[in-house]
Amino acid sequence: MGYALLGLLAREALTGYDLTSRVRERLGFFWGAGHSQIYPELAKLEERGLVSHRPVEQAERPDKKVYSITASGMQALEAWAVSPVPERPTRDELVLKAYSSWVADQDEAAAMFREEERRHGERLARYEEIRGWMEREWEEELRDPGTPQFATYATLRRGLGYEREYAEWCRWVAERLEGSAEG
Amino acid sequence: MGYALLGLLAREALTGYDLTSRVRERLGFFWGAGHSQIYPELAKLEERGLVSHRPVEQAERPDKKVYSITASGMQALEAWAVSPVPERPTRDELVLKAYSSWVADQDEAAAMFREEERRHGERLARYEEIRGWMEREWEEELRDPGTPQFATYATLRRGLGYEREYAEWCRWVAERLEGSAEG
DNA sequence: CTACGATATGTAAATACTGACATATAACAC
DNA sequence: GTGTTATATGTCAGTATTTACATATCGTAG
Repeated sequence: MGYALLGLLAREALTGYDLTSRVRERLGFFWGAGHSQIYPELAKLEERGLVSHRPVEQAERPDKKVYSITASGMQALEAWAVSPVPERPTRDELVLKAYSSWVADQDEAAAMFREEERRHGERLARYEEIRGWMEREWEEELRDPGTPQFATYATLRRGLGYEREYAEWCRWVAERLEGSAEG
Repeated sequence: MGYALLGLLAREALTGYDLTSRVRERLGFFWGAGHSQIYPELAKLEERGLVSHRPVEQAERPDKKVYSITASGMQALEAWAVSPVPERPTRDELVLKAYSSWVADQDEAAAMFREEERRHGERLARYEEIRGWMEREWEEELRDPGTPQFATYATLRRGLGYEREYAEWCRWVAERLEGSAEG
């Protein structure tokens, strides 16, 4: 959905290139898209009048297009933000692997779950750092849920809870696979 | 991925119709696919020699095709089950909405999060019931991580933790949106 | 002087996925 | 009688997504 892009453009005007990095860094833990998806999506949003762009010439670099959200785009975002989310299953390949772990080599399976535990633990640590920074830096803004800072913090809290729970589950599975006799 | 289908067929031989309902019921909380995806996928798996089917004629119903996993399919499943999962972002529309919640009407946003809290709480209750049933019924098998019962139980535990965490997060967001003055 | 990474924007091909279209029978409820 | 649900299998169109191709400049590290 292009609403991810609108959500970023509602905060600041950005180029397609900037949007690509923002999606990777900021929305990374709950959304993803490459630039090959973003540029066509921007064109579509512009066709629908939800964003507009202004060309910026640069001396020693390729010219760029700075996109801004329009009033109509802001309205669309407001409406979308409170519309009920369609029930869609969470695709998770690791859980699918857990479902078939009984056919596999148990040591190898255990190693895979340990590796995932480590990965999610790492992310958790990174999020905890960001959280500390936000709580110090945005102390005032976080008291008001009408600020973009609060919204960012809310998504971070989701990431925090998600990674913590995920890492714990991986540990639980790995422990059991390790404790078994069969290799 | 067709590995979801292989994972189900590794447990028992099934028709495309059965697979469709199994995917909905059993894999529902971490995978999803309609029958329009399953029938072509079965054909592809058969082409690659990972499954085979046997036609079964029925008197008063349309004939059916019962699919079984082949030895080669079982090998592929074993290899896949311990191969590292590619890092792919978890797509979550509600978290995306939270990210843009600051532009929206706060009461409406709060109501949406309350509704989601209810939905995830409901699922959590359903999973808790299933968990109770499994722990009673499969007491012995759950001690051995080499059984399909253990694998099913492991995926259920993931669903349990996921829904509990999700519902709590929704409540946290809703509480803050409700506590604010602006409507 | 060569390779790589950051900046900057696109297209093309292939795969994956959703939703609608399409058909056929039997059982059961209203 | 009529409508719905369950059984049973498919296709098709459109959208979404990923991966690779394609180009161009500047700065920096080797």
